[in-house]
Amino acid sequence: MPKTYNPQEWEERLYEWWESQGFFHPEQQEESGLADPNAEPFVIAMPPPNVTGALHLGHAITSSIEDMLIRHHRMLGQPTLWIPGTDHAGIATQNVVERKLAEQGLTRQDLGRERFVQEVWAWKDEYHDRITRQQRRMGISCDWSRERFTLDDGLSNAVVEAFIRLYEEGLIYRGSYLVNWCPRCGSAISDLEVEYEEVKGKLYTFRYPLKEGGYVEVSTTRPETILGDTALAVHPEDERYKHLVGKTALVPMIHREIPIIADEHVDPAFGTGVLKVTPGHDPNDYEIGKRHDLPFINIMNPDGTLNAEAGPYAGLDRFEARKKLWEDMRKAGLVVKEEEHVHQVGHCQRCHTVVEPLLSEQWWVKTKPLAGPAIQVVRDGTIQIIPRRFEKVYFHWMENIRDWCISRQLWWGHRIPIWYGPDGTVFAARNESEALEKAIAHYGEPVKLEQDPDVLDTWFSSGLWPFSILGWPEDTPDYRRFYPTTVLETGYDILFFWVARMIMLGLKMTGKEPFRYVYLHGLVRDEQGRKMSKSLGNVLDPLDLIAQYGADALRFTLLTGSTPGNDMKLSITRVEANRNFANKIWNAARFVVMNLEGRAMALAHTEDIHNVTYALPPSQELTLADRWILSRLATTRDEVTRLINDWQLGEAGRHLYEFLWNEYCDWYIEAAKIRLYGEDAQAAQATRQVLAHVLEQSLRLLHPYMPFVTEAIWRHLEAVSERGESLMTSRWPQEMTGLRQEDAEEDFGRLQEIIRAIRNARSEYNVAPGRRISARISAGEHLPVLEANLPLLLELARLDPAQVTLAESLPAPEKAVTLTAGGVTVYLPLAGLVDLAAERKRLEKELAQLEQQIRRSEELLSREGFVQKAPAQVVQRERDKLADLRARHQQIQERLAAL
RNA sequence: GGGCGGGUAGCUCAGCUGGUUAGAGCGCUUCCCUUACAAGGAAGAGGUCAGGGGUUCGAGUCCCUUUCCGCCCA
Repeated sequence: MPKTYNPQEWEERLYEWWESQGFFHPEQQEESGLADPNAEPFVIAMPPPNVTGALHLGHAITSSIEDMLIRHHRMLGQPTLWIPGTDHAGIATQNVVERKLAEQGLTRQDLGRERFVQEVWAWKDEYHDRITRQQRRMGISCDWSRERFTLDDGLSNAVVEAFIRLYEEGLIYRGSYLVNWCPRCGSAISDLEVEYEEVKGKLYTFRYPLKEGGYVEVSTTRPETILGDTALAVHPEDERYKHLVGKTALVPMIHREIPIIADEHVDPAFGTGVLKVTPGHDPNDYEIGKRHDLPFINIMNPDGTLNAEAGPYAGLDRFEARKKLWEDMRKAGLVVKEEEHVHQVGHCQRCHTVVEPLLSEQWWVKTKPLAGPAIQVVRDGTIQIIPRRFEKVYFHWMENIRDWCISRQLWWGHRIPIWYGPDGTVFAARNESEALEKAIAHYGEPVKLEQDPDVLDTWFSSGLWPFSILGWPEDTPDYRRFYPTTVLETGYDILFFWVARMIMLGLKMTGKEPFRYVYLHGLVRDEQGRKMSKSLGNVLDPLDLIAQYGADALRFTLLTGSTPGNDMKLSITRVEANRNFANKIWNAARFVVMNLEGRAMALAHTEDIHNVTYALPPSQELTLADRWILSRLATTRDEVTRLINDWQLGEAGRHLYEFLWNEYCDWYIEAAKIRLYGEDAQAAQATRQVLAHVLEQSLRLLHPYMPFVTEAIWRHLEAVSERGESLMTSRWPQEMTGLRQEDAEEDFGRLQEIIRAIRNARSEYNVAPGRRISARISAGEHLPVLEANLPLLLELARLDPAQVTLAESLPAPEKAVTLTAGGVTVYLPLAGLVDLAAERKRLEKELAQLEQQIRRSEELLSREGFVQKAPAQVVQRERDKLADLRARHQQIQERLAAL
């Protein structure tokens, strides 16, 4: 094995091998005996990335978490299915292709619908390939044979079926209402697709002429909408304006007569207290218009220019019209003032154009009847949202849900399955011939039908994703077997867009919840906490990071760097540290492999190709260090398993990091060297077995986090890899109750403490690292443990075997450093180095610290409530601690007295 | 305006049933190229857990409150 782990050398190769072996398919898992066909399958529907462009770190975190879960459950022996796919992403994709055309001076109209859609398909093919290549580089073990795209035939069928069913139930309707209109996209968008931002604008105050002469002052932030006013409104209780109610005003510049009305909605404190009412261009005014039966005037064209209703301003862009009208009003003496004014302005999520409320005929989903059951399944725990707090957000949104505008004036997407007869009769049908049949039935003769030109909101098709990808509405074997899915994992930013809609549509269409758990991760931000965006130029490309540090390092960083639902600032130094971690375990493995070379290793569980491992030596051959690391392995296995089950993926990963680095590498390998290089061949072999066993089991635990380096190492464990299938299809380690040994952890901990104390003293006295020193150890009751582990003590503390005295009780030497640690006293003569004055000072400092701790401990134990109310275990621990502190205190006091 | 999250070492973050002396990575100091690893090893410095109040035998952790930052909804 090379000295340094090189991810580049392994990652793509291993991925190809896994894929070619069919490990990602549940069928293979069952055939090979890994998965129990009767076990409940573990299923994830991958959130389909948009085919707009390259993947970013948000996708990388999705990949990391889902793959980790999938690998873990696969190892648990559940048939595991992860279905990948991509989303056609209607507006987003149409926009990028339009931008590309614009570079050649073309518009989509130049190409026509058919050719334009062809262009988008070409784009889709290119980016789809790019995206899936990137995902493979992340190492994701999804079932590519079941990959889907939202515009596939099967999924399109699902979309049509869902539409027709909802339509026939009256849950989809067509109607002309105020919608959010993006003049640039030329389409309606849903409420969710509007992003409100604070904008520094102006509040324009002007004189509204009254028919009978005179004026009333009115304020607005959008003067151009004056042209669409159909009333003025005041609050009914507003004494200032009571006399005006029922009078008539004249729209400035175009002199249309409009009534002055009273409405509770008017805020007397805002502006002048008189509200101009534009029902065709403002949601609140729309409501007022409906209440008072006002005319609805639409002054705007779909492209944001004004139409004939705007009289002299027709043809001008809305913002130009604003300026020109205001100037004209100024000339006419109607302007009172302009003030700076900060207000919320809606922008198109996809192109950031200012959105215009516009009257328009669109298709809608009646959401209230769908929301009820969707609330219920979360409330009763059928679906569990992780972290829990997002349930509140979900409920709030669901309980206040508004109808969903699902038609889009685009070309890229699922065409609405509606045909119109010559007289406008509507035929909803699964395809054109069915529509024709219906038309013939209606008219009694064949007629020419026109299909609705619009397409459906992308989220309508994504809302069907967990079941449409499994074959719904057909009753396919996959649908029967794998639906409902298990976990839906995604970013919290699309809780409403996607998750909520899947729950509503899933329940409605299939009668079942589409998944049992919703795991929401946070957003990945840059090191300063800013959202990554192209315009800021702070986007980190996952592929660059993988190329530099390896996929494992990136995955581990994303998995351990945050907790569910919390945003994460990605720091490169952390990725680097995790790259180092991969290298560290590679080197630990290198050490093990070198020591295994040419040795016949005893194996366990050879009858199961998914569970072959190194056998453990009989317990009488185990040293304290062996028993300790095995106990730590058992504990770590339990902790990691518990944490993963509790969705604390990051914490589980950190446990593995610490176990492998700080325990296995830093202590066990060092301890193992002693027996490995010793005289006793049997002892050396026992050590090899333990070394290899712990490594092999740890690799299994770490594999879901770092699949590549662990699999690469496993392949070097010849005895195991020759008989086993692969690490990725190895079984998750079982509980190892017999290996958990409190006393071993305690005794070894004692040794560690003693060794650390000696090392510390060496360092303080600047003893050369290689130099062997003498020591006198007064071990008390711990003498047997120290005697049994003397070689370890000698080696790790660099003591001189010829100059070490170990006894139950020893007198202190004249000149020596005194250490109290692990319940024993260690005297280091350190010939020539010990300055008695300095030593006295050091001991006095320690004494003071001990006294402080003793006081704290005594105070705690003397409190009435503590002994009575605290758990016995906690009290006992405190008493032991105090006894130890007092013993150390006494030893140091005696030593000081002797000096 | 309503809701949510966050404020822990110089920086980035853990710390999820309240219980040893509050942890990690990076950075910093000292020493070491010791046959797994310098992408490393050993030792160390560094924290009033945002402020205040409360509950409790015991609070970084639970409750109230103030403040600052961020997000979502209206």
